[in-house]
Amino acid sequence: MALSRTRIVDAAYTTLCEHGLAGLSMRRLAHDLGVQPGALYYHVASKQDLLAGVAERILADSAKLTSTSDPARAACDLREALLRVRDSADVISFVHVFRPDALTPFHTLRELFAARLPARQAHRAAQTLICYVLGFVAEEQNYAELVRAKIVNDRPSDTYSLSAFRFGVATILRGLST
Amino acid sequence: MALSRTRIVDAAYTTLCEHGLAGLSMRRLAHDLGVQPGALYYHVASKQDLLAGVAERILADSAKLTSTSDPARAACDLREALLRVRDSADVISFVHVFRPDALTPFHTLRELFAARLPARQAHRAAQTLICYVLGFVAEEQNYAELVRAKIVNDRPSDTYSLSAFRFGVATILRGLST
DNA sequence: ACCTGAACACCGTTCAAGT
DNA sequence: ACCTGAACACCGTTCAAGT
Repeated sequence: MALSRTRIVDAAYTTLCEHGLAGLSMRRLAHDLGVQPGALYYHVASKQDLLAGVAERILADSAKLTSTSDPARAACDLREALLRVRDSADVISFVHVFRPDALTPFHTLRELFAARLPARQAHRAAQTLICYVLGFVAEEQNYAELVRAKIVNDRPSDTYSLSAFRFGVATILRGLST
Repeated sequence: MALSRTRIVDAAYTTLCEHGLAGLSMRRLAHDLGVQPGALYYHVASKQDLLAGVAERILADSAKLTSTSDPARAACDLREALLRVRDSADVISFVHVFRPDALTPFHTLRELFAARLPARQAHRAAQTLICYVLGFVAEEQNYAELVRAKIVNDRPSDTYSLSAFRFGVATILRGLST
């Protein structure tokens, strides 16, 4: 089968799930696709460009789920979508500044707040919630990577859990509605 | 002058400030110190170990400033300390899960909330605020790197500013005090 | 104890040349 | 148009050997 941007992004997505960001190299990707490293650059401008494609793919899954009008639920859905892919928060956090409008959940969230707040505040409300979600999940995933690498042993701490996550989401939403 | 862990951490700190995380390699560090790459590994276990040392150093500066009892001010101080060093949020976010107790500001913030909340909630309150701060500054710094690399041009957007940051901090603190 | 020299197994990216 | 082959300029880490 011929190479294409879509096929490369698909392969990168799979490799990210299975081996994490540290295991995702252009050379490995080329090898898995049975092609020379240089061939990738005919379809993809750079590794960063490729990661932008992967980020869109990760969030595309969550976009289907997040057809709710409850911001708390949207935040939890987003977290779940991120947790399905290793190191995804790092990837998304980068792409979010690179292409702020390409990532649908952020757009969705902003519109959700726009129903109850003036435009400027809705933007900031969405930004606050997103920074929290990405900050939380980034740490959660960093921790998971350390456990996987057995650098740290899996104390069943309550620090990174759904309820810990919800506490923050509830706090922010409470702060917004006052 | 003889090599030592402290000298290596100092050099790494300087290089991080000047060239960012992408420009911080063990080989470059060795070159700057006038030594062979292998020599570093006599004083430092790995690059991750070195970054942990750098993270402590970054936050040591902020610890001096953060002798306040106002959480909002503490959050702003922390952000300012982070903004002084390129890519510091990424470095800290990693070390925070690696050695959660080694980073004094988080400890300080938790004690600050403990004065007004039960222990469990104080812990979660501090975690919420910290995730937001790290999430916000991580994006802010990612954006700054993209501007520096001229991948994106510096639209004077209000997205990453002190007032945008404060909006989130105020929201979270309001949510906590209800 | 502390460092060198040299190697091992990798990276991202470019680009002439082939088909 | 699409890909190969080969190179360029790098990585982190290890380890025998020297001083």
